[in-house]
Amino acid sequence: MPEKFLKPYDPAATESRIYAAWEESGFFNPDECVNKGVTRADAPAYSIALPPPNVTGRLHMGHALMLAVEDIFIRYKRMRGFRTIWMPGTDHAAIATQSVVEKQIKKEEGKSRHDLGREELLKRIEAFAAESHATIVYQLKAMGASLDWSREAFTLDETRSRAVRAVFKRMYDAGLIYRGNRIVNWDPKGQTTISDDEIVYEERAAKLYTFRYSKDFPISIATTRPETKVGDVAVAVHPDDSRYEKFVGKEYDAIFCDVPIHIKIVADKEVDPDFGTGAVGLTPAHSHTDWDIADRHGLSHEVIVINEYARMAVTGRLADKKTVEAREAVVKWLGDEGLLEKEEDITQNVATAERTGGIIEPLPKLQWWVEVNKEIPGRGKTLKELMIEPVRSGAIKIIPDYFEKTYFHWIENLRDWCISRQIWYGHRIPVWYRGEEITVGVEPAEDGWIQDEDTLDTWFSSGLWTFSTLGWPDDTDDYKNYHPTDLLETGYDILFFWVARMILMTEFALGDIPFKTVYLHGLVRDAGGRKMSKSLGNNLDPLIMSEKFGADSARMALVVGSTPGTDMRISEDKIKGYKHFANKLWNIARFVLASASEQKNGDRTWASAPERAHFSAYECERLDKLDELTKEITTDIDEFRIYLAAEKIYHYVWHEFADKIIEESKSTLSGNDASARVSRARLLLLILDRVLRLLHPFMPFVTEEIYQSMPTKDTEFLMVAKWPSSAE
RNA sequence: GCGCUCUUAGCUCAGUUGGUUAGAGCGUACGCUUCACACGCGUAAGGUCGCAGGUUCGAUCCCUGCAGAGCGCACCA
Repeated sequence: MPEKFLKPYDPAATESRIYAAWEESGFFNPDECVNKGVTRADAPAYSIALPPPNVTGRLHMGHALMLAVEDIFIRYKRMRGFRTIWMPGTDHAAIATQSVVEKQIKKEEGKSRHDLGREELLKRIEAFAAESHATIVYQLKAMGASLDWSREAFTLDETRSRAVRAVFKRMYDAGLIYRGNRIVNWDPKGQTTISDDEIVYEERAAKLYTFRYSKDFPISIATTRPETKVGDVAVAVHPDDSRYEKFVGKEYDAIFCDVPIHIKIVADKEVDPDFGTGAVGLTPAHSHTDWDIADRHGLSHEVIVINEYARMAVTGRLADKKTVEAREAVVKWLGDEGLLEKEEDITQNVATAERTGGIIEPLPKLQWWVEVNKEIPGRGKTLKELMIEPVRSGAIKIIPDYFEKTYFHWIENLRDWCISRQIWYGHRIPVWYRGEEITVGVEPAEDGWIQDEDTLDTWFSSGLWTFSTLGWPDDTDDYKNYHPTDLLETGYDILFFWVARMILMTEFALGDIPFKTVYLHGLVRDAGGRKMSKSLGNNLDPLIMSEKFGADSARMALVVGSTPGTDMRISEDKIKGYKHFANKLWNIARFVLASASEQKNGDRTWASAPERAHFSAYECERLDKLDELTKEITTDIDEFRIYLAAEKIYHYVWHEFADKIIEESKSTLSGNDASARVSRARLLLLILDRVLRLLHPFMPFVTEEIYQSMPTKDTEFLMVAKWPSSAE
């Protein structure tokens, strides 16, 4: 027995050494596995694209969970003989990354992005991204992730950029990408548009003001944003509202807070007669619903009263005031003029930008859009339909399945996707202008063309991830071998952001699914059930956890009993518990290996699997039970119940193998019957060997370290050893 | 408004197509330096499976209603 077993298991001293050895072996790469004969060249493929972490800093516990789950499937499939590939990469994360760096520069140097200029800012962001990237790669390795580093990708690198340009061009040519002047979600803080999904609604206290535009205006209206009323072009009422019937169609002029306005009364069924006065002042340029109503009645969108800095773009007393100040000024004016009728406290959902926290200011802007309700030429279907079909048909299976309903519900409400952003970090929109001419896809060779200033929504490039990582649009072997991918594993919180976009993009570009199964894990919360966040200071750093207790322990703590789609709680104590388990296994190995070497008697073949006939009835029964467990665990993993599989193997190791089988074997092992002693030692060795294999996907390091000392060792590494089957 | 989920031991959660005494981890109490392991071993306490009906020979599991908690989407003038 090697001396290392005389001391307690020390993950810190073991894990980095083991990972380096795995990396050195080349077995993370399926091609190498085939070359070295551990995988058959004609074996079926199994692929996962790692959800690329944002290059905004460090990995958190949610990432650790993601890595644990994916590595379990990858290691399991690899052991089962599949040509297994797990593609690593990172995401440039456009707005997220740029806003982190901008904040940093503002804080340290007091400069804005415009002080630096496009080129300099990009340099700074790239330096930051490179630093984050190095940290992230280090963390991925520390968690034991068996990623194929030879295939690492970045959403903004050359190959991925070509994929982006190719898909953009195809969508443009198909008429699905258009440039349109429409109302957008403008983030005044980030100085960019954002998509509907990047909005977070926050509940806030607000005041609802009831007033008239002027003394002789016949209808009172209610609003929480009086400052926008200088941009009103109409008042809408419900068509069946008898109170206002007689005014519909009439037009009025007024001077509202120094601004001349012209108001038409229209009837529209969108209006709720029971809210406020039942009459709505329409501000088409600064409200999504007003914009739509204005469309239906041929009203102007042109009256813009708020600018990109959330200041008033009018003359008079409101000129250049911030919207909040303007609101006070308007309310004061209304009071002075005797027009204010009521002031009520209400709670309101305020739209804020997910990344910057800025309050969204709806504005009309010329932007690029993906049209989701238009029939695709030659396909006879819309993008929406392309998103629904593979999930409805079962070609893509979502786990847990109830998220399919959420998915469909979201798609039903989906509107056109605004894909242009007024930031600098990201894929520049592949469109060039020269006067009235437009070129899309590739930069024209002649002089005089100017590229669009904007960049693409980061989800446009991550939507291509399953195939852009495989070298598409080139006709690569990887693409042919590994697409569609088998599993997409991610948190349910980005089902819409990412999973839906991947289905959209892949169905459009390839006419195929991006993945067969979507496994959605829950959110990782602290011991008190709170979301982990910097401001609360309740973050558990996965790197610190794995240094303290071992990556194996962190992985087990994250996986055992955590069902897909359900949030989980994690604490240091829980992780510590599995460190104890790793040590328990270590001591089991110590005992078994010591017994084995005592009984060995110079027979070199004794450790190989012997016939059942050589075992006692008791021993055969133990082997039968182990076969049963093997079968159960195999089925559980195949059916995505890894939380159960992990718990079962844990329970078996501690409470069956250690507590019962080893305890019950002690008298035999120290008894006088030599052949019984040998038989029992072999049994223990066989069980340990089996347990190491079954546990390896979950706790790769400690199992590999023990395996290296096993007389039953039949491959260079446990990571490419054969998964046990009960049929043997 | 539309939709989804959850409610099981003090805490956190499992419970694999309804079937004999409902499980785990942590925690608690008591006892063990027993020659693999104190990162351990042994023993014990602890649940009318949210409530009310229904289906069934039989329900924690299926159906309906109610109550409480959480979440998504839309709206919020």
